[in-house]
Amino acid sequence: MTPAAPTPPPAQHWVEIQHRVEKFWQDADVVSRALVLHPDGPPFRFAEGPPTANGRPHIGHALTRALKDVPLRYRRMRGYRILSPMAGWDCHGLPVELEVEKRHGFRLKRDIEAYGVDRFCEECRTSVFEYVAIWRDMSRRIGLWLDYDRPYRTMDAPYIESVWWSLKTLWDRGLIAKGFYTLPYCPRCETPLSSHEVAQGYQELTDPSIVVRLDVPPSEDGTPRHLLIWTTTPWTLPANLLVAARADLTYLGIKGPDGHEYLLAEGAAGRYLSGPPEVLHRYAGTDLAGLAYAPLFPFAGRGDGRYRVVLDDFVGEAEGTGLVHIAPSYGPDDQRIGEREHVGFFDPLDSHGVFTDQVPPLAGKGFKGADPVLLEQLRTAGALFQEGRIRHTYPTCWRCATPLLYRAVDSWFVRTSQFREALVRNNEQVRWIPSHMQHGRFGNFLDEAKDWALSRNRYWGTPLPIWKCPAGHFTPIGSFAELATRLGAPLPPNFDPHRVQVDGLHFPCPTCGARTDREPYTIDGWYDSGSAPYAQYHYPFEPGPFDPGEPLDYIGEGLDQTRGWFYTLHVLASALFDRPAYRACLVSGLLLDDSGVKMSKSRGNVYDPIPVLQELGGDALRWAFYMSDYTESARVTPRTIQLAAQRTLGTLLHVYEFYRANAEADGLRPVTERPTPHALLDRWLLSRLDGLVQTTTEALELYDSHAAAVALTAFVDDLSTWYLRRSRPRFWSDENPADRRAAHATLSYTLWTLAHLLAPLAPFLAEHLFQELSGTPFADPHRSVHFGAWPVAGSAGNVELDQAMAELRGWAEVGRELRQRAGVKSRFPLTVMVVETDRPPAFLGLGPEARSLLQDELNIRELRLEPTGDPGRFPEADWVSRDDGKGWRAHLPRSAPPELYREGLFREAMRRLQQARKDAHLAFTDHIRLKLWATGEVALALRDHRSRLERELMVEGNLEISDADPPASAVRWDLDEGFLAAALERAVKA
RNA sequence: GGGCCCAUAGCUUAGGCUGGCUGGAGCACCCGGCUGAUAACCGGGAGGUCGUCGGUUCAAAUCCGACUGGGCCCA
Repeated sequence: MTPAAPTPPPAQHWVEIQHRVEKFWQDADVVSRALVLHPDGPPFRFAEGPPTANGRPHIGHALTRALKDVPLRYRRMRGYRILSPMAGWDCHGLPVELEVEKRHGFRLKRDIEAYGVDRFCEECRTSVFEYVAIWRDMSRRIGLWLDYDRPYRTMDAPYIESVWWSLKTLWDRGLIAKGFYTLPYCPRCETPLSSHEVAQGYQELTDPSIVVRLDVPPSEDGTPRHLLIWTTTPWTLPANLLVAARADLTYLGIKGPDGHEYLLAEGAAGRYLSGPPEVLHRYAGTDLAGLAYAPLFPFAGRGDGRYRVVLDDFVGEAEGTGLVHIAPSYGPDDQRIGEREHVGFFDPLDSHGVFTDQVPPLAGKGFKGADPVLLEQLRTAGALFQEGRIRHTYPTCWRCATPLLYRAVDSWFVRTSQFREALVRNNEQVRWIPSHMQHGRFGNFLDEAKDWALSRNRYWGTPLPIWKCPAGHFTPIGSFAELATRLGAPLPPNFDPHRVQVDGLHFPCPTCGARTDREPYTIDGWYDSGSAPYAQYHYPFEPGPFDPGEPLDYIGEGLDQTRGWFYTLHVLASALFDRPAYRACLVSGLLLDDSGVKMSKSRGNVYDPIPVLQELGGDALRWAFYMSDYTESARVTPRTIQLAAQRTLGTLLHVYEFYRANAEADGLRPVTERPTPHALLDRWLLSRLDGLVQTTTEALELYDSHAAAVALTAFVDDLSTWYLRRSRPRFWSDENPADRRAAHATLSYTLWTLAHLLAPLAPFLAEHLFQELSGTPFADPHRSVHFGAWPVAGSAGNVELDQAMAELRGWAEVGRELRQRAGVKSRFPLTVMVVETDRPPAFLGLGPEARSLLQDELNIRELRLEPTGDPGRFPEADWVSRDDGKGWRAHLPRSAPPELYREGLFREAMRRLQQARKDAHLAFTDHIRLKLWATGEVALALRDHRSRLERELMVEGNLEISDADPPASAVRWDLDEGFLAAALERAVKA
C-alpha cells in the first residue's frame, strides 16, 4: 500500500467555526467598528432593556437577547446607524438591596440602619456588577453586539440627573403628587410597591375563608339578628369600621339552626346553606342602609358613623355574602368608602406588619400570625358562622416572596390616570409583535392604568428630588445646578446623588425661608429603567442624538416586561414627550422544559445557558429559538438545539465543504457577482435564491425571524437535496468545462448570498462563509459580512420555472417509488418510464434538459409519454404501475436488458473501488496504478466500461484485468455474479 | 369572575389573515440507496378524525359559535 497521503481537512464543526470567527472579531476589532457603522445613515433607534447583573443569566435571558439582536444586524446591513447600541445596567432598587441583605442575613430595615446605610449602599453599588462578566460572556457567545465598554448605568450621576429632570418636568405639569393611598405593601421590605411590581408576584396560597356574624338589633318579634360577612383576611377584622351592601340587591333574613335570623344576599345564599333556606324576611339593599351593628372588637373604639351598614356599588354577590366588611386602612375600596363616610382610620400595624399595643391581645404578632388567635377568639365568642380554608392566588413581593398587604400609606405618585387617554392613543401607533399585545395584555393594562406609586421607603435608589419645609411647602429640584443654587454653595466634588450625600443637604424654603429636608424616599427602580432613552444620553444636559420628537424604532424583551419596562417606557414617553416610546416592540414568550412545563427559578427547571453555548455554540442556540414559536411558549432544550442546528447549519456547512474541496481542486476563485448561467439547474437555483432574498427581506422587515429561518431552512434543503445532488457530476466533468465553471459560479454566488441572508440570524456561520468565499479568509480586518450590504433580489424569482421544477420533482418521486416496488436498485439502469397521460407536464416546456434531469435522477434511458390507452399493455408480471386517479398512469419495467444490467454491475464495482481508494487514504486528485482480478459477468462489465473506469478512478498507465486467482495481498469482494479483487497504489508523479 | 394566547404525526413545526388539487417538512422508527460532501449525503415506507361539537359554504385545518384541555395576565 502507498503511504497515507494528506486527507482533505474535515468539515469544521460550527463551534470551532465560532471560535475562529470570534478570534477574528476580537483581533480585527470588528464589534466596536460595527457599532459605529454608517455614521451618516438614517438612525435606527434602539435601547437595550437593562438587566440587573447581580444574578446569573438563565436560558430565558438568552432567548430574549438572541432575538433582539436580529433586527439590529438586519438594519445595520441596510445602511442604518444603530442609536444607541449602548449596553445598560439597572443598578437600583429592591432586588439589589435584597441580595445584600441576604448576604448579611438581615431581616428588617433596622438591621440595615444598625449596619450603616453608607456601608450598605456601597455594597449595593458593587453587588450590581457581580455577574457582569458572565452577562458579557453570554452576550458574546450568543452574538449580541452591544457597546459593553460604554454602558449606561442607572446609578451614575448624569443618569440620575436626567431622571431628576424628568421628575421635575412631570411636577411642573402637575403629574407628581403626594397622597394617602391604599397600596400593596411588603412588610419585610417595609415599603409600598407599584401595581406593575405586584403583577410579577402572584402566588398560590392557602388562607382562612371565614364567615363572621355581626350582631344587629333583633327583629320586631324579638328574634336575634346577625349580618354575615365573609373574609379571607381575619387580621383586618379588628380594623373593621363599616359593612357595605348594594342598594339594588335583595337580602334574605334566613332562619339559622339556632333559630336566629341571618342576613345575606339572595344570590349568595346557596353558597352557605345546605338545603332550601327558611326565609324569615326579605330586604332591599336600601332597607339595610344605616343599620347599626355591634363592633366585633373594642380596639378601634367608638367614632362618628362607625359600625353601620352603608351602600356601595362595588359590592357583588358572585363571591362572599353580599355584605362586605370594610376596614378603611386595608383596601382601596375600603379607603374610598371610609373617606366618603368620614369614619376615620384604624391601622394597628407597624411598618413591619406587626400589631402594636393598640390591639393588646395581638401585640407583637405579625399580621398573618394573628389569624389563628383571632379565629380562636371569634369561635369562643360564637361569632364564627362558618370556617374553612381557601386556595387562591395572592400577591406576594416579587423579590422576597413575602405576602403583601394592602394598606393606606403616605406616598408619592405619578398621576398616570390623568393621561390615560394619551397612553391609549399612543399605544395605537405601536407595532406589537405579536400583534395581540396591543389590545390584549398591554392595551388592557393601559385601560385601567392607575396612579403610579413612585416612592419607596428604601435606601439604594434614585433619591426623590423633592425637599419640604415644616410648613409643608415642597420644592422639586430638576438638576444639580439648581440644587447648588438653592444651597447657595457648590456641590461637593465628585457629588454622588444618593441618599448618603443628598439627605444631608438642606436649603431655605423658597416660599417661607424655613429649613427644608429632603422627602426621605427613593423612587421605584422601574422609573429609572423607563428613563433609559433620554437618561442614557444625559438629556437635556448634554448635546446628543436623543430627539424628544422621535420614539425608539424598536425594542425587544420578554413577555414579563409587559407591566415592567414596556409600561414605564410608555408612561414616561407619553407624559414627557406626548408620543409613544417605541414604534415596534418584539415580545418573546416563556420557555418550557422538556415536559412542557414553564421554566422558572422556583421550579428549579431553568438551566444555565453558558454550558449549552460552550458545547453547541451561539448560532445553534439562536437557530433553535427561531425555529420554535418563540412568541408563545417555546420548548427549547439542548436536544432541540442540537437537532435544529444540525438540520440547517450542518447541512449548509457540508454543502460549503463540497464546494470548497472542488473549487480548490480546480483552482477556481469564488464568485461574488451574479452569474448568468444557461443550465436549467443553475437557472432554477438562482430563481429560488431570488425568491429567498425577497421572502427573507419581507420577514425581517416585519421582525419575523421565525419566517426568515423557515424560508432559509427550506432553501438549504433544496440546495442540498436537489441542486447539489443533481449537479455533483458537473463539478468534475471534463466533457463540458464551461458547464463546470457555470456550476461553480452558481453555487459559489449562492453561498455568498446565503452568507449575507444568514448574517442577522446566524452571525458566526455567516461570517465564516463570507470570509471563506471572499478569497482571502480572515485576512482583511475591514471586511466582515456584518459590514456588508443586504442582498437585493433581482426579482421575486421565476414562478413558472419554480413550478415546473416542483412538478418534475414530483415525477421523480413517483419514479423512485416505482423502482422501490420493482426492487431494482437505482444503479441498474432501466430502459424507460412510460407515463400515460393526455395532459403533458409543464416541465417538458423547459426543454430537453428537464427530460434528461429526470432520466438521470431515475437512471432510465427514456421518458416516454403516451396517450391514455388499454391498461393491458403493461402486464403486472413485467411492469410496476401507479395510477394517480387524476388522468395519468406511470409504468416502470421490472428488469433491465443484459447490457444495462452489466452497466449496473460496473457501477457496483466502481463503488467498491472508490471505497478502496478512500481506505488507502488517497485524495480524490491522486492518480493511481491499478490491477484488477474478476470473473464472469463482473469481468464482462469491467471490460465493457474500461475507459470510463480508467478515467473515473484516475488510473495511470495500463489497467490490467485478469481472470487469474488474485494474490492474497489484493482487496477482494465476493459479489453475487462473481468475485472482484484489486491492488492499487498511488502513482508517483513523474 | 374578566381578558389574551395556544391546540396540526410520538416530538419540533409549515400552511390559517385571503376557504379549493392527495395537509407539507425535519427528528425519531422501519426499509433501502449512494460513495469525488464521509465527525457526511440521499431516497422510500409507515405514522394525522388538523382538540371536540355545531354553523356558514358547492367546498372548512383555514371563516363563525360553543365546549374541552393547556398557558399567561388581571380581579
